[in-house]
Amino acid sequence: MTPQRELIFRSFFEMDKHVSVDELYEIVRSIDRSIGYSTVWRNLKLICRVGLAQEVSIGDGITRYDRLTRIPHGHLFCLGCKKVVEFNADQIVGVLAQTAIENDFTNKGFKVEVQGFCGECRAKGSVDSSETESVS
Amino acid sequence: MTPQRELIFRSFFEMDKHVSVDELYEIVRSIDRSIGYSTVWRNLKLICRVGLAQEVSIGDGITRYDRLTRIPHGHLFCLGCKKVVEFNADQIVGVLAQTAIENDFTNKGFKVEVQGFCGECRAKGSVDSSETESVS
DNA sequence: ATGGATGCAAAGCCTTTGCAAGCTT
DNA sequence: AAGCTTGCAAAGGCTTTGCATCCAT
Repeated sequence: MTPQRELIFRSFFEMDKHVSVDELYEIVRSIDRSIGYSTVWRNLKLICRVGLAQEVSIGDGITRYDRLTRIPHGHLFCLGCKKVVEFNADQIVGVLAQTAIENDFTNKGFKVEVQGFCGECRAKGSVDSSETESVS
Repeated sequence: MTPQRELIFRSFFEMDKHVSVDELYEIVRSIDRSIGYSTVWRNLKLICRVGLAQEVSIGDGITRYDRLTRIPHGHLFCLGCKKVVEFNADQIVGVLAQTAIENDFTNKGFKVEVQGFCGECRAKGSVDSSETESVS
């Protein structure tokens, strides 16, 4: 356990949002100027490998890291301000577990994401009405 | 409507799996040797823009395109062979719609994905037991 | 003729990796 | 001392874009 690692871990687990490597890099950088980008990247990967976080991609090419709690949750993703709101997914987990069994899959994890626009963005009018509704 | 576009569209909608740009490129290439990579890419983007498909990222850095049907579905993603099995998500959609409303979000689309190992991969023993279970 | 579509090649960008140097234990 | 961890820099690999050319209307 090096001081860099400790700083990265502490910073990551104090976040209340999903950070990208860049974001976390900037954060730890503001505390320890000498820390390297790859160190942040590698430690984030490490955290995932040991099961404390999970990579999430929302399609903008940037990988973000979602700290895993023991509480199953899904994500409401605002297409306007990119804000992510988590919601309890207890109800859905049951359905998914059942589905996995029916298809002879083991369930090692899941992702539930709803894309849309939050109230603020709708109020600000930053809603691209050309957005089409989609079901996946 | 150019012949290239027609070929790309036709090929894409005939697929029964999620293709990446490369995959579709190879497919149309086997029919029309002169077609360009960017043309495939741009047309796939176009299909998404008009709401007939959706980009999906499973975290391997490759963007795949999921043809949208009017039937809401989720994906069972095998971590072993990368196979994707779709399942009906009717039950879940209701819960998600409700959740969106509760959080003052408009629902413009969703993604439901379960990661695990399919029966075949478990039989073949290609299951990395170090995989940790995760909830998102 | 004319604006959009295509191909090729080059940029972009984020993610990974190679390596020598520096810590931990 | 021995092995893992860091930093820096370079390499990768997929996604985008610039542009001149071509084609559909």
